[in-house]
Amino acid sequence: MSTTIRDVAKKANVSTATVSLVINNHKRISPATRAKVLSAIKTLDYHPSRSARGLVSNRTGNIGFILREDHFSKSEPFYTKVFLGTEFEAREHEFYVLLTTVSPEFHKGEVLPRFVLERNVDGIIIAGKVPQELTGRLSEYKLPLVFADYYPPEGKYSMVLIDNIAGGTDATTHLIQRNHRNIAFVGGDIEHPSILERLQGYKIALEKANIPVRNEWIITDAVSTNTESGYLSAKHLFDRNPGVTAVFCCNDAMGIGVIKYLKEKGLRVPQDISVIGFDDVEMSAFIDPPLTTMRVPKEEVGVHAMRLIRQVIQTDAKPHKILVPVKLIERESTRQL
Amino acid sequence: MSTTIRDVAKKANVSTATVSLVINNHKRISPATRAKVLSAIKTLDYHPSRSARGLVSNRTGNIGFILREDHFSKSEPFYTKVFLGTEFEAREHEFYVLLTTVSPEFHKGEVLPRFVLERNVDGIIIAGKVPQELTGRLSEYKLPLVFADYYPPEGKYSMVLIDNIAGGTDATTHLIQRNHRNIAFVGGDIEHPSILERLQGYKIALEKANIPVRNEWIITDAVSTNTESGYLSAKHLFDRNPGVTAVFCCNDAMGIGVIKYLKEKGLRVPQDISVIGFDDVEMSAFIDPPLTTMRVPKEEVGVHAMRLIRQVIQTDAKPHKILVPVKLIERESTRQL
DNA sequence: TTCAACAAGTTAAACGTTTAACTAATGGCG
DNA sequence: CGCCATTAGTTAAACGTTTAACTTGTTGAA
Repeated sequence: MSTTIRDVAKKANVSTATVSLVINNHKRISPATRAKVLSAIKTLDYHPSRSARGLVSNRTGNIGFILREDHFSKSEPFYTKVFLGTEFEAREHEFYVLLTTVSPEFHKGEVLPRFVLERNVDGIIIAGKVPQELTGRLSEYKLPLVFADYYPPEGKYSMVLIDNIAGGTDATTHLIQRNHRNIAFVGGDIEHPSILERLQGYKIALEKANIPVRNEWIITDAVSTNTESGYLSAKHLFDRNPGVTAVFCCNDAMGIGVIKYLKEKGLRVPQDISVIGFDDVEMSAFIDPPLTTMRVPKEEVGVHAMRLIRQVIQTDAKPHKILVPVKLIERESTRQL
Repeated sequence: MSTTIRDVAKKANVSTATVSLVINNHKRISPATRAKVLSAIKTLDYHPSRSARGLVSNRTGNIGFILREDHFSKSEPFYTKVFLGTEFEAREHEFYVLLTTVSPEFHKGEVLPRFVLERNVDGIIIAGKVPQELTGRLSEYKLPLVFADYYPPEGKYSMVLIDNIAGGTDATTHLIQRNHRNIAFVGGDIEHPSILERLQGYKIALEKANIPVRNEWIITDAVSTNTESGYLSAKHLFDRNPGVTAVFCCNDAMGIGVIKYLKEKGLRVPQDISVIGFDDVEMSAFIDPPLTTMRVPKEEVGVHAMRLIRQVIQTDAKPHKILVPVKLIERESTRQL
């Protein structure tokens, strides 16, 4: 059928082992034979079969990418980009990414991603919060695991995280510097480490400015962090706290929901209320008013995750943690008081 | 290491061949042995190795997904969803999707996607317009090929297309029914079949309503179809055609650009100018004013593409063409004249 | 009674690599 | 000159499946 390693060996007058060694550029081959083999490879247009390599070497060249289906299904603007980042980095280093989603309530009986069972990946990137049952079961395999934008309570893994604390501090400080004192926090899914950290940053900034933290201004009871939750949380907040002049939202989606609510209530942003988000989702530049936010370099998270997993696979490095910084993008939803 | 087919065979007191036949549920096995084998598989928690299967059967369980990098890189809201659709359908049918992007100017020397060379896919879905050099080279392999939202000039392939002509007609008719007569068309990348067809639909609707088609109201010189092109095309259009009261944009991105230009010019949408888009991108509901548009069921395109390729692989069906209908979503960017 | 047809399973080769263990040749050194 | 190291390459087994060809036993028709 297609050309095999044997054809190349014959053409170059060497054994198949030699060809294999050249392909995997082992040192044991002299420059002369190497050249000879490479030329044979080129003229025959030979490419080794992935399946055959995988079978014998237990290296498939694939990385599994797992996220929750509700983090991908609605074209989630965040993890889509993280995925993209891994794709970019993967391409540069001859890896493929097998993507799979899992249900948010991954329970006992549920079957692991097929690429794990079929030994079809060399490592796994887990993006976003994921059921603990899953990470527990996965850790039983000796597959390298890297977490992106989340990490499980137990175990020591490599991970790449966003510097949410600094981001939360910077966002809040931005409002303080513009003379706001009555600053609320709107979040959801409060068990998520990222959200918690952003809230933590908020508190740090307030304390640093000697502004008391008021719990009634911290709304975190929404289960999700989408636009609708933002809308409802804003309702919740402003119904009983008319004095608030600025809101730090744990992400842009909630920020957009907050703005929607304020508009409906006849309140103007930023004239009456300043709103700042987090993430810098594509849409944020297009809403009215354009949303001031903290830019999270999403693709970079994916790139780093891919690099980490390569490190673990190729050099089995120690678990390692990377903090990706975020940056204030000032648009028109916040103003000087 | 992990359990193999031999372990199962031993446990069930049969040959490995029998186990294999059970796995691939061949008819040649009696219900009794089948049950025996299945139980052994279950208690041993056996899962066949993908690599080994692939090596001998030449079926990898992978589908390649190719698109241009500029159709994916900026989290393109369209093809991302098509990809998602294939992912959904793939999961249901035990396939994985290997995604790769190619450069827009795929030239002679350039190397084909690695999954093709390494025989790592059973078929390929090509989404969106793609360089002809690529499709030509790919067609030399005997891999099943399915096109989504695009098809090459030559060759007969399975494809799933959007009913752009009907969509273009419906969009234009929507404006006509609201008493608009001076309706412009704004498009870009005019060689793309989809764009051409939307333009064609526009003309059909006008003719049906006995409104003359005026070429100076058809702007198609933009190379791309993004927001910026929309902005520039609007400038181009309104600088010399003040009489236009409505614009049909070939997609939402350009529509958003058009609206941006109109706002800057002090023209109100829809009071002064009505704008209708095409695609129904996520963002369209959030801009000001919310964009009236034709909803393209993007995930469905991916789902159909995946189904088609499964058909070709599993039943080697004849090349087949699927037309996906679109639907008017009326928001606030168009009004009765 | 014989024999073809079929049903249910087995045997063994094949798929295309990698790699541990081996060999042969060469060089350096006392 | 003899011996050990080193270098460069080869041999052959192994990886875990699938599948064509074969075997064995049973059925049923002539």
